[in-house]
Amino acid sequence: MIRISKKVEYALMALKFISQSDNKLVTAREISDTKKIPYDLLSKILQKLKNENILLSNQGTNGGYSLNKRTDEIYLFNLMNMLDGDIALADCMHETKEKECSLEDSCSIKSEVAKLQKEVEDVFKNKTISDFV
Amino acid sequence: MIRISKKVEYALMALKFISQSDNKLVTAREISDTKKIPYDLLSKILQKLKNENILLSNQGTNGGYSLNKRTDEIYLFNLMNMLDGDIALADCMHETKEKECSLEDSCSIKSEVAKLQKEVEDVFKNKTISDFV
DNA sequence: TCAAATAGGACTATATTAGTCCAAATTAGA
DNA sequence: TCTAATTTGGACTAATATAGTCCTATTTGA
Repeated sequence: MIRISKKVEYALMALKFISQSDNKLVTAREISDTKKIPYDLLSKILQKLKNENILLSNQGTNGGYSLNKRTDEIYLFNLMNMLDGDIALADCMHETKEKECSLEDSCSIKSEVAKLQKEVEDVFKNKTISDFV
Repeated sequence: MIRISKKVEYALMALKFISQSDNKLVTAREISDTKKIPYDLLSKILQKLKNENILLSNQGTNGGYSLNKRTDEIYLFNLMNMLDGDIALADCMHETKEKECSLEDSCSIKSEVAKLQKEVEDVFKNKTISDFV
């Protein structure tokens, strides 16, 4: 199916929320409560975004998260790759071909699927968080 | 994740195969053998395509399938809808909103996701089987 | 030293996708 | 008219991916 995962959905909501909390640190709990996002799942997502340098974090009392990039520097395409792994319309389209396609020899549609993949990627490469704010 | 299902993948291969077998009826077994596609699954797909008037079928000995439309009249977008159900980047994007979104009230990204969905749909609406042949 | 917060591993549950099995109906041809 | 080739289609199982939970450790400000 063609869909955006919950992880990415939640990340978009969280990033938008943080971007609108001018410079104040925002806690996972705040976002979870306001946006009705499962706390533990959201925590994981925020941690990931921190590790990917999208967010800055402060531990401990009064801690929280803040943006480490401008909203127009955060591409949806990259978020999707970070959170869901690389986008591959078919198994043979993974960047690192960890999954060999058993149809390889008989497959007759690969090159066109590759084009398609590029076009879909372009849609996501042309969206940043600023489009959602 | 953003991916094309096996069903659609197999449908593309099968339709391409049939379109290249000039007018001769093609059996599910032939396609399955040549393209290494699980027979039962392929059968289901061909049946579906027949019910959707993409294919014509003849039962019995010497039976098989043939195209009921020109390749440039068969849109990838429609294939995907037939085989996988309607494309919805997020739950709230289903045409028939059978799945209510529990975040509805707190959701702040819906309108932008809708735009995104339209752009992705357009990619698939602009591809037909003739692009794969 | 306590409470608020992030960090992160391990696990479970749910949903989706892929694939299999079986029996029925149809039909051409021997 | 019998048989084999074929489509038809329901019911089921298996595999995989996604979503969500639980628990404990670490950091830090007051």
